[in-house]
Amino acid sequence: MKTVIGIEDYDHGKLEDSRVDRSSSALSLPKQISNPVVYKLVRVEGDGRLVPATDDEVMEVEDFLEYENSEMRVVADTGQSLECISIERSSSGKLRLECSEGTAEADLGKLNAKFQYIEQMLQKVKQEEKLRLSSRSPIRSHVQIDSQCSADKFPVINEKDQEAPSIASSLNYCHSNQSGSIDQCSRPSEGMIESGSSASAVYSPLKPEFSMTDGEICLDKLSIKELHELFKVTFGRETTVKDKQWLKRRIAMSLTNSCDVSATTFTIKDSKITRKREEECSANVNAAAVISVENMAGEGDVKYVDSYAVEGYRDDDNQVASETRLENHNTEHELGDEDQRREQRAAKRMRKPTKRYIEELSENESREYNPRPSSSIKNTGHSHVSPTSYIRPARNAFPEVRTFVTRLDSLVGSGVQIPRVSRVRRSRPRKNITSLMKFHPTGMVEAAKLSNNTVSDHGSDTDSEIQEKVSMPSSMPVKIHQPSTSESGKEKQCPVIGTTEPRQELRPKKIDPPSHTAESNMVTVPTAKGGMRRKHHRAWTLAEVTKLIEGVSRCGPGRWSEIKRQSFSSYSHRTSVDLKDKWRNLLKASFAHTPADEGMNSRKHGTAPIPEHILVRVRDLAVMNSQVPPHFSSSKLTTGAASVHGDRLGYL
DNA sequence: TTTAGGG
DNA sequence: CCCTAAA
Repeated sequence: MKTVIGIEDYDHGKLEDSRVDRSSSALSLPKQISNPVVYKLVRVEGDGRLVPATDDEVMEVEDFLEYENSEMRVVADTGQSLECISIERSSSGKLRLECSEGTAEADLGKLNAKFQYIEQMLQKVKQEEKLRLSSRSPIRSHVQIDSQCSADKFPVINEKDQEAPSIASSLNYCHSNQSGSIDQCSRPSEGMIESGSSASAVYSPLKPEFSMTDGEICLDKLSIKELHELFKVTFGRETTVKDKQWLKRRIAMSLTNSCDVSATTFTIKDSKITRKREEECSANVNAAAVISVENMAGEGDVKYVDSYAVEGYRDDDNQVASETRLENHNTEHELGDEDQRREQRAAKRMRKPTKRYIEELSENESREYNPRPSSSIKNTGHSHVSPTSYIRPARNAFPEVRTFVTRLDSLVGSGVQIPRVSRVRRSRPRKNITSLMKFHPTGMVEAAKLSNNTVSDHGSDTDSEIQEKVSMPSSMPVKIHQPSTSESGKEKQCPVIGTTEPRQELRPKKIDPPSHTAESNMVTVPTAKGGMRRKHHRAWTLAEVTKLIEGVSRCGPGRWSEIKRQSFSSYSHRTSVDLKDKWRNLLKASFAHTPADEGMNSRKHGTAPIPEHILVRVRDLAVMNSQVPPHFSSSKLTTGAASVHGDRLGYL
């Protein structure tokens, strides 16, 4: 079956073009998902193979499943790709998994394997669960994870609710395209509800059912070895990590689809997930997903849903996070036994993933394109469930410059879109027009002219990256059928989310001094690499030059950063390098310039010449510091020619 | 990051 | 002004 995991990237609402692109790509999804999912029980061998379950095993599980009172929900084919897996935590503090999908009988690939394994796990803890049931408290917590827009779909799910073999828990991966104006993948025309209603509201109808059910997977109960196995099944690779906590977290995250988590309006505090208020949800444009948790009892807490993602979320998005935190606080009051505190402490300790872990994530990511044969045995198009992604919430000072935290890659053929670790380029930002122009209206036009394609593609660097990645599957061993829909080519994946790294200050942070009309002076010049680079030209004002000279006389030439700090701290532009450059020019000018040239130069350039006294001063300083411009001996004629780019010697 | 230089 | 190599 085709599993579509939609990852929302929050708030790209303003990037209209991108939305368009993405939405179009999203269109291809609906058709693929039209058949109910059928789960088959399998046993997962140690080596990762899937072995059909025996009748006995099935019986056993069925028993369990029934016990769990779980159900399979089938989503009508509304044209919306939707898949929901919700994770619920009952009072006993364990995870229940349930999978409801509205997809065809395609292959679940990894996802399937995961669930299957989960079922096994469920069995393992079955006994224990029963015991727990007898004494469990009526109070329970409820966790739901889904994407913001997915909320829209819940109603549908309910309507179409049917009994089907199901997995006994409610793991809700709500993959859906995003909804609402922010939505990148979906669009109104698809007939989906765009209300952006809060997930909790939608979900509420389901609550009664779930709340009373039990049967969760308790990762705590698993041994390291088991965790490893689970990890393996979940991520399709081995892990050598011995850290049990980490393993559990990874797995839990995977199950809860941390991508969604990070992108949501909820926040997790001390291993508690707190739901954001509905108002907040709908109002929060940045969050594309919502995890709602109703923590009604002290007993039920969500332990492993905690994730880096959340952490990152908090780190990066102060606004939302803080808001939520308050609420958390409230919730927190109701919970409060020793146990929890212990857990909280534990959670705190493992907050920040170590580098090693992060690297592992990346490693895993890269491997996804080389799925292991074993995992594809029973599936036509094996799809790897992405490892939990480490999401970095986007938050930018400037609305125009946003960071796309999530990334949605799809494996061609499998139709599976998976959340990915955001790849933040560590090196210099790419300099393609698109990215550079993107946020600069002035340049935009030019950029558009120069490269229509690129612009329309608009995903920015990352998108292109995705494109590259996705197109390469041609080299993959497995035959891939590209479910092409209306559109070809770019439809491959919902270029939805990309990670655009924060741009290095492409915008002045503050208003320039009155005399500058900076933006209007922006010019783009072609680059050797075919790229474009922006050339800002801000004429130096006499005042600036004076300050510069002062600074040089004070600190001496060469201490540009110091001078910058002292005299140009108020000028956001004018970097120390700029100072250095200017000084260089002043120097040249001061030596090359001859009073006799004044008249000529004025006419020639139409700019005010630098007052002689300034030049004299510069010259003096230069002499003092033994600075002699390279060719001060050259004739006056060289003056103009020698001038460096935007800065004519001797002129402001 | 900051400097120094080339372009 | 941009870009880089060095430090």
